[in-house]
Amino acid sequence: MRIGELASRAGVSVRSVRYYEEQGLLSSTRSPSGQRHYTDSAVERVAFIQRMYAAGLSSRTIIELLPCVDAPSAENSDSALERMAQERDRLTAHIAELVRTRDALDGLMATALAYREHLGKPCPVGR
Amino acid sequence: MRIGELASRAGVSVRSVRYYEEQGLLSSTRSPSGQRHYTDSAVERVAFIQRMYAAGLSSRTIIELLPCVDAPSAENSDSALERMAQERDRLTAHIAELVRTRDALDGLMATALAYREHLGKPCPVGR
DNA sequence: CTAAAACCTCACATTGACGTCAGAGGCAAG
DNA sequence: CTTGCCTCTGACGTCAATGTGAGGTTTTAG
Repeated sequence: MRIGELASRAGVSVRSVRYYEEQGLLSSTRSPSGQRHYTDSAVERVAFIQRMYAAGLSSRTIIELLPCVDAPSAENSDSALERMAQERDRLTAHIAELVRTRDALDGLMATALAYREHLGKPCPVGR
Repeated sequence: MRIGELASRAGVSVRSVRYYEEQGLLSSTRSPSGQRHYTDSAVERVAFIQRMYAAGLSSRTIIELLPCVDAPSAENSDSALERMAQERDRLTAHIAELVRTRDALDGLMATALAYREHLGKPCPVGR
């Protein structure tokens, strides 16, 4: 398929697909006239990239993981595994922080609600 | 206290503190010569701002919450409550997504580990 | 064959939360 | 008084992912 179809299937912009290639996250074959062509697996690949972006990984970091995704071998899985473990830990910490923040937000909401009900004390800064 | 002390106590840069003021997130009294002075509560305030930033809220959004944090009243808590509920939901969704991504990362790691152990099949793109 | 739609490269613009630098003034200690 | 650190304003730089537009080629549909 060509770039437009890939983009719409994966739900991203054409610009993004070109950017991923520019960053070395995605490869394509070129027609004689220079147009990019992709196989179906590229859709999954783009989805994977999106997921990693959503997790807060940068292009740089995703690149480090790709050798293992593409062609796992004893050599590349060593460093990639380390990297993945590292990112996994970061994610876990991040998730915990977000949960704490959500709790803080809940606390603020509770205070505001209480205030609305019986015009109580000032709402302390969230903790 | 002056800006440098606030910044180091709150663990942010001086630049950030000025930026928060510029965005209307933080206020200061000024000495005759124009230097900013803060009370101890500013430290908590900065911590709160940081927490909200970490939760992915923008300055714009944090501003909408502040009236309720500063001086809760029936009028402002209405809109702020709505906003908080909205952000709370967004946070919940985001957390769920991150958990799914972490699971995907775990899957990749398991595959890579299995590969290392008995040189198995190719590692499929993460799902 | 022709017009529309999709594609190409190149390159500048955008957004947000800052970093950083310049040039000037403020303030406590020796 | 002066040395040195802190602060001020203002403005430009950064980074990452993507938007956007120019100017030109290719593919597709009628």
